[in-house]
Amino acid sequence: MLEIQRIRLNKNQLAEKLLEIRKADFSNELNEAFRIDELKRNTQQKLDDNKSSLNKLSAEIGKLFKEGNHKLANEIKSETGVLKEKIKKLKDDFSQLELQLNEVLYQIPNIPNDLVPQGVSETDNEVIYESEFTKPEVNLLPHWELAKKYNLIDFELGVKITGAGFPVYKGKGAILQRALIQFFLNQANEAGFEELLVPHVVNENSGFGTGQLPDKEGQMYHITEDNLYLIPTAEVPITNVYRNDLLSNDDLPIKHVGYTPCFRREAGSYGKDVRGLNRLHQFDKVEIVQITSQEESYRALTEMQNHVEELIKQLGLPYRILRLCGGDLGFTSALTYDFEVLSLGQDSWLEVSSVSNFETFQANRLKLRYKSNEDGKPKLAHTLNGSALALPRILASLLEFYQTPEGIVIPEVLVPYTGFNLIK
RNA sequence: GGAGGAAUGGCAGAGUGGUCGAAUGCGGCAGUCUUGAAAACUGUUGAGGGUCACACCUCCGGGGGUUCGAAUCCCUCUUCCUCCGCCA
Repeated sequence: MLEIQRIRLNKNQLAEKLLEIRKADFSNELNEAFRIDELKRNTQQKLDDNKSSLNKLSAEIGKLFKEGNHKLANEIKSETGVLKEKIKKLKDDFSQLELQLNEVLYQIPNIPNDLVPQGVSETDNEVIYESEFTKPEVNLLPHWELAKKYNLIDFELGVKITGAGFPVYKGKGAILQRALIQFFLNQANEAGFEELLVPHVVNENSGFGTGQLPDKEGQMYHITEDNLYLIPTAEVPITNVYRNDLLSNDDLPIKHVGYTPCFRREAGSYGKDVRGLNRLHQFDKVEIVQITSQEESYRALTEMQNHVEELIKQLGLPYRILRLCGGDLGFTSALTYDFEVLSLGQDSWLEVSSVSNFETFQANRLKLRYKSNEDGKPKLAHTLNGSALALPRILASLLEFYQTPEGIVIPEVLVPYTGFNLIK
C-alpha cells in the first residue's frame, strides 16, 4: 500500500510513472485517493473540534460535582446531547471515508524503481545475464520421463491420495529433494540469514500484512472453518513476524531464511505449464527475507541477488537473470530480478527465484517501522525477499541437465548431503 | 473439552468512574563528576492523526456498549496462566 503522504505530495508524478513504466493508468485511483484523503482530514478536524468541546464540558461538570454545585452541573449536562449527536454522525462519516480510502489504496500498485524497464508483458523483460554451457551429448529426456525411468517421483500416486499437482517423491528422489533443502539452508545460514521454522498456516491479518489479501484471495487454500490460510510462500509468516513492530535502527538489517512447503491453488493453469514439476499445488521452497533501513535496501537487494546466483552456480546449472519490466513486475514490488534455469528436456526457461525490493509498500500495511538513527523518528522499513531456491524446477533442470547414458550425475556440492553421486 | 484468573508504555509493575497518556523501578538518551570507565547525582525518554508551527484528537489485548465523563462498569472475541479431563 502506498503511503498517502506520497500521493498527497505528488500524485501526478506517481501517475505518470505508473503509466510510463507499468503501462497502466492509475490516475483515477490516485485522484480519488487524494480527494477522499482531503475529505477525511476535513471530517477529522470537525470531529476533533467537537470532541474537544465535549471534553471541556465534561471536565467542567466533573469540577462542579466535586465542588458540590450539582445544579449547574446538571444544567451543563443537559446541553451535551446535541454535541454527542454531532460527534456520532461525524464519527460514522469518518470511518466510512477511511474504508473508502483504503479500498482505493489497495488498488494502486507500487511505484517501480528507475531501473525497471518499460513494458507490458514478459517479452519486455530485460535479460541482464545468461550463462554459457555445453549441451550434453545424449537424447535428452524431459524430467517427468527421467523421474519415471529412475523411480524418483510418482505423479499418479499423488493424484490418488490428493489430486493433480501433489507429487510423491520416492527413494533417491525424496533424498535428493531433502539434500537440496539442506544445502540451501546451510548456504543461507553461512551468509548470515537466521533460520526460522514457521507455521505453514496463517491468519487473515497476516494475509493482509504481506498483501495476499484481499486481492489474491483465490490463490490461497482457505480453511474456512477456522478462517486460516495455507501459506503460498514462507514470505508470509516470516515477514509477518515483524507486523506492528517498531524496531531500533541498530536491529537492522534483519535477515531470515526459512524452509516451508508452499501451497497454491493455481486456478486457471493448464496445458504444458502444469506438466511434471513445472507448476504444482504444493512445492518446497527455501526463502530469504530482509528487513532494512530505507538507505540500505538496494545494497541488500544486490546481496540477495548474489546469494541466489551463487547457489545456482554451485549446482552448475545453466541460468539467466532477468530484470522484470513494468508490465511483469509484481503488484507490490519496486524492482524484481528473476532467475531462470534451463530445462533442456523442454527447451525452455524455468523461473526458480524472484528477488524483490518492496521498499515501504509492504511495511506500510504491516506497520513495520524502525527508529531512524538520523533523527530518532519512526520510519517505515524496507522489506525484501527472494527464493533461494524453489525446489521442483531446480530438480527438473538438474535431472535433465545431468542425465548421462549411465544415469543422473549428482552435482558435487550435493554429494555430502545425498550420500550418493549417481542415480541409475 | 470443563472451572477459575489475567492482559497497562522497551521491560517490570501501580492505578477500580472526573487534570491519568497514566505513579514507581529498570532500561535508553543527555549532562555533572572522572585522565577514561563504573558508581552517584540531575535532566530527559511511548505511538498514531492533524498543523507551516501551535492548538487539538486518538491509543491501557481486539471489537461493541453504558455515562456529561471509562485504563477503571457491562457485553463479546482473542491470547496467556492455574486446576481437571483427553492426547501425539
